[in-house]
Amino acid sequence: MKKVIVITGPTGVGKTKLSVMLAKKINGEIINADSMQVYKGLDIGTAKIKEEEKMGIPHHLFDIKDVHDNYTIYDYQKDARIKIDEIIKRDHVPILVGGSGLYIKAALYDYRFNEEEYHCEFDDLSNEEILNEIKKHHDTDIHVNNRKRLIRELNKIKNNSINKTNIMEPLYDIKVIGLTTDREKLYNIINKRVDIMVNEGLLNEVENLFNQNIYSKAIMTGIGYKELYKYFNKEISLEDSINLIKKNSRNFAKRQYTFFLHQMNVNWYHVDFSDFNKTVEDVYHDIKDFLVNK
RNA sequence: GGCUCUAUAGCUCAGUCGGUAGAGCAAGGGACUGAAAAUCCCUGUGUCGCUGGUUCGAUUCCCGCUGGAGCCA
Repeated sequence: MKKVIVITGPTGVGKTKLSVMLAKKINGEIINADSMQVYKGLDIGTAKIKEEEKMGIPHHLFDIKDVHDNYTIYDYQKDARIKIDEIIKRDHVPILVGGSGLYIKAALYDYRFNEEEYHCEFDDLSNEEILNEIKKHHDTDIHVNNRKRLIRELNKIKNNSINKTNIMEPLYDIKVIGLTTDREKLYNIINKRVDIMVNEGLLNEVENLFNQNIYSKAIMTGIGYKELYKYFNKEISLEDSINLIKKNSRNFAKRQYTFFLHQMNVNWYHVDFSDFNKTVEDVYHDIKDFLVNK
């Protein structure tokens, strides 16, 4: 079975750093597993790896889309699987790196999407009506207020698409490395990191996009972008905007944990910030065995 | 130094005509199959500053103390 290594964890723990150091040791190539880093031009705000930090390691699925494009989990599943196969053919080790848990799950597990086009044509129906419509076909635990899910579900019924499968098998032999640290420490890192981003020119990056009048999906959902847009739009002060970025990043990290803890089988490693090499060695030690075993 | 106000959740504050308390924000927990950095759901975490008094019972009333704010000197 094809072996794939995954490095994941909440935003800010050092996934990128670990990935490069590990790739060096095991002849690895890195595949992005971050829903925002696929976009060109979203660099500082997404904490994308810089060219000089790549240390010669091949990096895939970064900067593959324009900010205007709508890249989805469906696209990612296909792209990531292609990259994995290519890397294995080269006799290298594919390493998925990123914090988008569902992207990772969709790429590595037997997650099936419907090939048909996806329609959104229930704008005139209320949530209540959509829910009732769904219930005519089958029971659902989707909450009335979750309009996105409701529309999605009704679309599936109309498209006669397959229902969700409960049993999911991984398509590869996977080892999921999760980097973690104390909640309080993590929040401090996140807060500090936002300040660093601002110092590194986040405002310029976002103002540029704002001045081009770009209101794409990536911009309107990406943390760091949507909040600064409010500032450039004169809805809130710069200080409020930055604090909002920090808060949204913290909340996001928490949601990431919930997903990793309940939806994935993760081997957790506490990051040693005073001696990062030690963390790398710990992970490497376990990875070695994993790669050797048939 | 004198007078007045104030002390309640992590923060800003409300409240109890005496029966151990609640809002906003922050925070915590959870869900997740084509927007996932998204979209939703659930939850109040408290020596009511400290000490004594009155009372069956005090966070609430009273004395004192301490911290904070203001006014007058």
